[in-house]
Amino acid sequence: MEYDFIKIERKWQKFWKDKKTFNVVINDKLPKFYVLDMFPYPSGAGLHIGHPLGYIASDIYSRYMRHRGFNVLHPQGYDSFGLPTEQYAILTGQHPIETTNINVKRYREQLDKIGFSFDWSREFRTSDSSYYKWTQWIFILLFNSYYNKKKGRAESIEKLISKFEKNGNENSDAYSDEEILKFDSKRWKNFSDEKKQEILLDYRLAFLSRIEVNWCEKLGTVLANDEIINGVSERGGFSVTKKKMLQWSMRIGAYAQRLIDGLESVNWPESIKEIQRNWIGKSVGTSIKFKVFKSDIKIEVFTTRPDTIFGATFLTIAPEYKSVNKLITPSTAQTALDYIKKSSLKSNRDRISNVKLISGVFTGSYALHPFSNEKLPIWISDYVIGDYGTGAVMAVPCGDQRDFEFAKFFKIRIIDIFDNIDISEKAFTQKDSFKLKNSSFLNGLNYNDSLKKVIEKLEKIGSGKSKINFKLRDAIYSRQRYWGEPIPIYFKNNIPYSLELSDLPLKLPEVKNYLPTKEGNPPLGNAINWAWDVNNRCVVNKDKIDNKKIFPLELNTMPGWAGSSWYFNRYMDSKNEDFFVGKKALEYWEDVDLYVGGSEHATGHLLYSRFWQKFLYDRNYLNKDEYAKKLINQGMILGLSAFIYRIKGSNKYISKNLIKKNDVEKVRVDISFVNNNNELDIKKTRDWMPEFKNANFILENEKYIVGRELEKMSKSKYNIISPDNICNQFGADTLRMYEMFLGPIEQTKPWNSKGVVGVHNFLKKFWKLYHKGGVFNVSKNNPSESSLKIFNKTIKKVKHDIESFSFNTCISSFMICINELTLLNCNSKKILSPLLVLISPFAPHISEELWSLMGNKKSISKEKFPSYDDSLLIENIKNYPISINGKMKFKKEFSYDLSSNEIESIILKDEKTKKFLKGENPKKIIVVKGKIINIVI
RNA sequence: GCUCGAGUGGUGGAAUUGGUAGACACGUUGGACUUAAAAUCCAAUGACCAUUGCGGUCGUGCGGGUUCAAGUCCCGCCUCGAGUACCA
Repeated sequence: MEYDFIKIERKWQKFWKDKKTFNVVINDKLPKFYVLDMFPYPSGAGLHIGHPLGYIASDIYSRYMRHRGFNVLHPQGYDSFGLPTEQYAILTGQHPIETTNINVKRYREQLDKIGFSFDWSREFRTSDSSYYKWTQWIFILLFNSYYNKKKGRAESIEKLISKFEKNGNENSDAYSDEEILKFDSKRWKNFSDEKKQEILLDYRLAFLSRIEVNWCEKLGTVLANDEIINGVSERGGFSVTKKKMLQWSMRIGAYAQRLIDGLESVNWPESIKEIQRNWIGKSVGTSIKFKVFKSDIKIEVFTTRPDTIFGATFLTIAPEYKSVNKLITPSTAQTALDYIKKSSLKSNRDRISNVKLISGVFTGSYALHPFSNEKLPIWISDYVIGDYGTGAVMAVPCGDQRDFEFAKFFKIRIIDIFDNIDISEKAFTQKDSFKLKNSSFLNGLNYNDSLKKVIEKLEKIGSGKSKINFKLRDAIYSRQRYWGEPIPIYFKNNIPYSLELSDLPLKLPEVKNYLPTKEGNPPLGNAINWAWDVNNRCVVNKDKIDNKKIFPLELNTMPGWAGSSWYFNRYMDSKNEDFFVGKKALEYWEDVDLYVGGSEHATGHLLYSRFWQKFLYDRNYLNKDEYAKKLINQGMILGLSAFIYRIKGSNKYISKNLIKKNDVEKVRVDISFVNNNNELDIKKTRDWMPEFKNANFILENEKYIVGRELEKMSKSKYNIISPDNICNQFGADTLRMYEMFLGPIEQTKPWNSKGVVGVHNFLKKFWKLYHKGGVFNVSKNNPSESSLKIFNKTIKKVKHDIESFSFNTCISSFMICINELTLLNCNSKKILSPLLVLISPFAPHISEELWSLMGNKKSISKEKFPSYDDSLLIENIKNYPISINGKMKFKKEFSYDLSSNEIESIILKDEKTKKFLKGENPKKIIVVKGKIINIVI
């Protein structure tokens, strides 16, 4: 009987669907287990072989945990808002909803084909208004919250208002930017409503401000720091410049410390934790205030090395520094302003590529050293970043390499403050092994002592204090795009006001054109019905805005990460219309036990979602302040791209080994035109694209040989391998097993379809084992002791390997087990039935089929995972042959004691050992895996 | 530059965490069955030497060290990958 996987897989996929096998409900009698995948973004290219890698792993774990008796929640949905869908809509004139529908349908078909055990009853898309209603609600909650530094948690903005009414903001515990208008309660009460709202914007966790943003002209939108890679946009690779714009942001900085601390409590890969820590970038230092000579301005700098303060010879401020204009003196104004203008036009990429270029300009002003009162020139340079620290630094050439180079370049004084250390060539940046000199009251002290002393002194004279700085910036939240959640805000006299829960969802309006408007407005500016009627609480035509109760609505939409920052909570109760997640569901499912997804989200989704979780926890809407106990990162699968070589300026393509000295450019071709020997099918290539139609292919040995390179799989690189082909040719079970067999789950690895056969053969062998007097004629005989041993060893190994996500070695164990059982001709039901349960997380279809053929009525998914018999696993030393390490040295040490009886019986059995011992009594026998490795006398 | 991770046969990768390195699979070679091919099954497969015998030597990027014992631990290098980018 043939292993007809197509028939089998269709049958069981239908069965699971009809019986709703994997739909779960709250069951207080069973322990819960929540397994989550990062939900996919349904792009037009469909799934390639790399996407399911993580899904297969999490599916194996889900099925395993079901066998272990857990109530497993394993949901799936779609992250469907975002740039690519919108770009596609602009190109084709289709509505993004249509393309999303088409893409989702295709994704679903592909996912179903692989036999995942998702609970589809909980499916949603982030672009469903029933879902983004709650994304908008969370935004409003953030808008109406501030961060209480003293309590270390977010609170309602109402509490802050009542504090202002009582005490003003003099001693406020609220998190905000440093330089803020100070007021007492009396003054607060006299402020106009609008002024009050303006002030509150400085405290709200979601706030509007005019700030410097990363502007991407080609995409027509601003981008967050994590959406920029190497100075260009992550999507499209377009250039990014700095621009001041009125933007919504999130005060994620308030949570910086807690985002670091929280990492201690979760079982996430150390690499992800490290990336997040670096991104948040905590640094402990001191802030020092410098008075400006003949001015009332003070410049505050942040430094981690206040101990070097007597080496400071100048200050440097960023070109964007807030009071830069007041520092520029008439004599330097022209060159300074030119410099500022020039640096504002630089793109991020230029800034990065010119790191080594020293540039700057003197302001004409001087700052006064807090201790010596010496005049220090104030310079402007773009090596200082405007939005880190205070945007100003005290420059200590002898202790910082950049300051050193800057001072040398502009011939600024360098003071040597390190005793017996040569600083003629470069700065001395170590924090140990030095004693200070030329440093007044710090002379002779080392790093730790001088640090303590200088901070003490600074505090005493009111010129400085300890401070902690973070690299993490506020997260910019506005996107000038159409295909995202509308921000539920309207404007009255340019002051933003939030809608209320009963107003939601604020649905995305119809627009004629998805491109930003001429005036630079986002596409929502094209909507006719996009104004807010305060009285009737509804969206109306914006022509009526002059009416005193009709106000414009926010035109920006939310960024891609908004919808994905809380979706894991929604799955617990996705159909709830009254709240974002019901109380009962939350109490039962609590949090995600296992989260599987790519590490590329380390500084994006995985950070933002932790922030929102903590925020919602603070506001008492959630019970946990970390949402995922364990995280596994699946690695990328690389594809082997194919290249042909065009001789520059011609229509000739030269075979790889003939290139030699020709000046060629590489052109990608679809890998389906290339065979295993790297020969190109020229006919297919000609038919593929017009540019190749009349091309001249220069052959070697009558063949065109392509070049090959490993790259990330993507549609634009024509190197995609679709899981569909593997499923059709070998079956889903083979695909599942092979992807797991490929190597450790976290590793980046190239796809190589040659090995598929091996796994497929294993499944065929597995199928055969059951039919060889197995399934249809199961013997009633007790299994032999050897087969029981093999079987129990396999259970133990499989259990261990699944729990440690070592799926590749787990499959090896299966293969050994099947090979050995085949050899032993084992056909005992006592072994074969539980073996199906054991293997079913990996190959669910074939297992179900054999299970039913063996006459079992229940679906295998409901069966218990077999337990192993410990007594069968213990290996008796005496039953094993003795071997002695030939390189054995007779020394005194011991590492394993045996009773004298045992030693005797071993020695008596073996001639060779006796020869080695020469009649002496061994003191120690080192035994490993039941075999003697070494004997010590 | 800084931070983290990794280097094991022709290939993907094992090694119970210090205990017989190379499991399992791919590939290759030989054999069986076939008129033939495919499929299937069997055997060999780290390198070198000895193969009329059981065998021997060297081997986990390089150089040292600790240990009865090192792929694994320590010190110093080299190479590759990931993250980050003037963070004061």
